[in-house]
Amino acid sequence: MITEACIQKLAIIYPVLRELPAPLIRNIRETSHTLELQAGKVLFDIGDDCDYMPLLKTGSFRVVKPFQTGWEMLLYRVYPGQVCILTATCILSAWRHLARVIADKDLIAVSLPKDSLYQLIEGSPNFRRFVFSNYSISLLSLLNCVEVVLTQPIEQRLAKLLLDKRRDVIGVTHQGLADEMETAREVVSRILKDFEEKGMVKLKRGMILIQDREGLVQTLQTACN
Amino acid sequence: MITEACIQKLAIIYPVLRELPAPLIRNIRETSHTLELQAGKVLFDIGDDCDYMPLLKTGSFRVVKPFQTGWEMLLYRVYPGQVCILTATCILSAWRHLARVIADKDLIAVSLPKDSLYQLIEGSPNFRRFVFSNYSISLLSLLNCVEVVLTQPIEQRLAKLLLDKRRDVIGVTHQGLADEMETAREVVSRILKDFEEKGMVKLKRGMILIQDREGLVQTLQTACN
DNA sequence: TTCTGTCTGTGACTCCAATCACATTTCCCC
DNA sequence: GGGGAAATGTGATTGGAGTCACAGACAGAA
Repeated sequence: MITEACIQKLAIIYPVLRELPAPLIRNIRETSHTLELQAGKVLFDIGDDCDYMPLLKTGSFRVVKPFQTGWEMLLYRVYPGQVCILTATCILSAWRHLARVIADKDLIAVSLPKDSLYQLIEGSPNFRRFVFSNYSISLLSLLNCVEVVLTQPIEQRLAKLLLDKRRDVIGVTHQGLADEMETAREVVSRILKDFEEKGMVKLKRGMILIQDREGLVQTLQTACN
Repeated sequence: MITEACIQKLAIIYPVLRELPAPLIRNIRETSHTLELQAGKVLFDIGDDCDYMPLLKTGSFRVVKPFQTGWEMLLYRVYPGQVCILTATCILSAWRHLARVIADKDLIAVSLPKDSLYQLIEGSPNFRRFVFSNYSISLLSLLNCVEVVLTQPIEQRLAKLLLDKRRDVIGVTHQGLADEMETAREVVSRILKDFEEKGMVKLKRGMILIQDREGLVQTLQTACN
């Protein structure tokens, strides 16, 4: 059970909710509850029953596929206004979860129980369209991730990672970056050093200063033959 | 426009069609047409408009993601009784196609125009469930493909490829296998030679004879530490 | 200040697979 | 049966990235 105000706020983030008939909205209100999770907490793991669908108010989560070798590949991230398509798929086809879903930052979400999701899908063409358009976005992102990991040399992936931070001062250790990219710290250190020699970044302990964003973009575009 | 008999046959392959209300079935009959394609023909390419959904009667097609580097990764295959989720997604969210769809073998399909697919999705809960369960299957296969390419050494991938042929006599050249695995012919030759020395296969020009299936399975299971 | 743990720099080495450069074999067609 | 294309065998080399080992450098606590 969540409050009317809560639903109102949620509908700002998920505009599709505004077009729902009153009974469906009531149903959401009565069956959902609020979910707060700290960064790093696991929402679903592989093989888990999917009994609810999180609708994000703040924060974000990432969906990863753990491999036998131990490391896990980032498939895509989900932000407020989006739904996690793997969770949706698992609920709607009554499978167990195929991936691991982890809170990226502390998050607040409304957790919609699976029966309510069924009813939304059954009852609202708009909601169905909303879910399907999420599929496109996530699948595209997923395919891109695969392409990047499979075809781009590490140097370019690192440049991209830095650019993606969209900040000129990045507080992160080499080890932190290495973890994000599932590689070794030494590899990151060496490439960063190289970037520094080319004047693209400046390195400080636990911190990277972007000096030449354009140069990094260049690095990205160098044909990986 | 397709015949009543054709729909009947299709409904054997896609049982979900049997549960559809009469008007929807009539709609399918009136708007669809038959599609015959030879092996290797492209149904959709990246960026193509998705204006129809193929429902397979015989044959199969594969869905691949071409990368900038030129090679293309197999995402999953679609067989009679299944739908291609990327095509479905693209139609339902009105995007252009995200991948390339290629006839694997000569195929016969019923091509359902996109408006009819909309109506099926809108009009039939069963059909919706059918599509969603296809999502699970294909996404699982897709994630497995990624895992295999990303984490398994080439030797194991080759062993798996041979086992997947499910035949004791495989008519294929080393180059052919190398193409399937996106690697170099020499690499395949060397590994095959190794397999032969271990008595698992016997090599002839243009042909591989499986001698010790169990041995190949062993190869697969060797921890890829 | 000194101590200690974290972070960073660097050379040497290993490994897998790709690539190069040929040699050799096999099969089919004439 | 001979010639030529296709298929296969093989050594040498290269290259990218992971691993190992260890040497500073720095920052905060005591």
